[in-house]
Amino acid sequence: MGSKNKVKDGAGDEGYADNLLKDNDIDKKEKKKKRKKSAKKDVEGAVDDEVSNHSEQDATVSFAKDDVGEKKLKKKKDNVKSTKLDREGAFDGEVNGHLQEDVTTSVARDEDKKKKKKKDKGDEKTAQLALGGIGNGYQSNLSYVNIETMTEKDSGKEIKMKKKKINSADNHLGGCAGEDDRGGKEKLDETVNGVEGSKKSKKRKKTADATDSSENSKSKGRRVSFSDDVEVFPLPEYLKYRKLNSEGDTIQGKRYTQEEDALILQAVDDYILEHGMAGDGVDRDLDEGWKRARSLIMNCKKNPELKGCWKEIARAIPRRTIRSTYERAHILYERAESRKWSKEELGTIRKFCEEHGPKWRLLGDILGKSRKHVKDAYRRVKMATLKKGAWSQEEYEQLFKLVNNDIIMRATEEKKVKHGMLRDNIAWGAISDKLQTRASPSCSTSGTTRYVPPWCSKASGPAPTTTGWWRPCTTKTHAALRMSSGMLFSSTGPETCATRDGRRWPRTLASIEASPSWSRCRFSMKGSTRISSSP
DNA sequence: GGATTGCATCAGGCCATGCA
DNA sequence: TGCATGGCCTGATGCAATCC
Repeated sequence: MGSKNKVKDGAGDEGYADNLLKDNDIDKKEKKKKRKKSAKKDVEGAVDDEVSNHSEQDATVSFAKDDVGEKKLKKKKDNVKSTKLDREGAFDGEVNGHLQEDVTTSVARDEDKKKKKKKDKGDEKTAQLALGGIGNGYQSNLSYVNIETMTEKDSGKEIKMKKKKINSADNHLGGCAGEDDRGGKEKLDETVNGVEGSKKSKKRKKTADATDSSENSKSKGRRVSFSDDVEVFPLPEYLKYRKLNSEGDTIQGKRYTQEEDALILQAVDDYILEHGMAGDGVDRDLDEGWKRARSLIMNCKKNPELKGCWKEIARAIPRRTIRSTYERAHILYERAESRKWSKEELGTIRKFCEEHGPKWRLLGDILGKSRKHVKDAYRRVKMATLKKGAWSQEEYEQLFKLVNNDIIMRATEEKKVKHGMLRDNIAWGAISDKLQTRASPSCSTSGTTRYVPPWCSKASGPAPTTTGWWRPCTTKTHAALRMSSGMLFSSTGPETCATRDGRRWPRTLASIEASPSWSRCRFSMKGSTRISSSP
């Protein structure tokens, strides 16, 4: 598909385009093969590289912005009072423009921003307004969702859309991906012909019919579409900066490696040895003295003489906080050998909770499991009554409303966000409660994958963190929301996105423009405040 | 038939709060 | 102040459906 190629080119850019030019004389089949091969090879690396390196045209602008951003970040560290002003700058600093943004638009937008910045610098109040303005500028192009099961008829429409999209892509990208897009067009034509006259159509129809007939069956060709009713809401809340990690180098949000686990276990044993807490048992895992000593450390509060032991133990684990080390140690020592839950165990949990309430520590001791695992097992038990499988149209609509409302609420009032770990800064837990039929992970996944262009998920980049200042902009939803207001390219570019669905990124990327949401977002990127309605 | 995608599950990290 | 606990959210991955 042209889009696929374009994406890759956008990222892999010139090299790829050059190759295509060189291949001019090769017959189409060979060309196609080559492209396919090259695409596969390049998609992972090239896209990332390209996104980070950018096309040259964009580079001038975005790198300049990066510089500004970095400087501002430094300033921010030095001067907390200038936070509000820095917010804008830092966001710009995140900027790593986007391939698909045409240069003209980008430059124009940047100029506007510069002007705006200049203006804002003099007046903090203005800066605040500007932030609000950003929110208001987020003309949410998302509205209620209609799910269409694709039939042959529909696929015809989609083809039209694709053609339109590619034409628009030509205009959009200008010379940037011209050659490649031509390749894309060829491929599209093939696709069109292929679909229209395909022998497979019967098969597809059959499948589609089967899909239609069963509500529970998976959503074949299911597409999210948008109505003409567009609700506009600001999104200032998540623009808030989170505290920069004062510990700088500390690892947060990343799983413990086997090495780190080993370090913790070793550190605990070292502590026991140094303080003469155990006997001379040869086998530390079997020796009662060692077991007792470890147990004492795990319950150090009951043993005043062990006060501060975790401070000492945690010193052995670089880049982890005391708390983090402490919690990880508890998991390591308390988790059951068997990670699977039997029906009996789940039954026990349910019964226990009904009788005694959430005494996870006690229950964990009884079952020989970690309190956290017990707690989550109970959550799953509760979730078992919820629906599974394909989402209905009503559920999608309800979910979308709830997400919308959540954002609106956040925009209009200071909502207490305890953890700073809300996915996309949206309270999926609360939404799940309101929706009643789906668990929060399901809402979250469905919400972020269905209402958001897939390219926003990214495979590489810095490790995800829950406290990094950039985090609010690293997720798909945010990126999409920003994109819907034309702000995407001044926020985190894909190259700085954290991995959310990383393993699928190369594949996802390859199908970017096949996504209806993508086309809509692109449409809105061009400055429109409305989204085209479903075809 | 391999590739892609959606969904569900399991595991665990971080936070706020309570308590001694 | 340091530990203990519950709450909430994220990451990784397997399976099955669907696509190409």
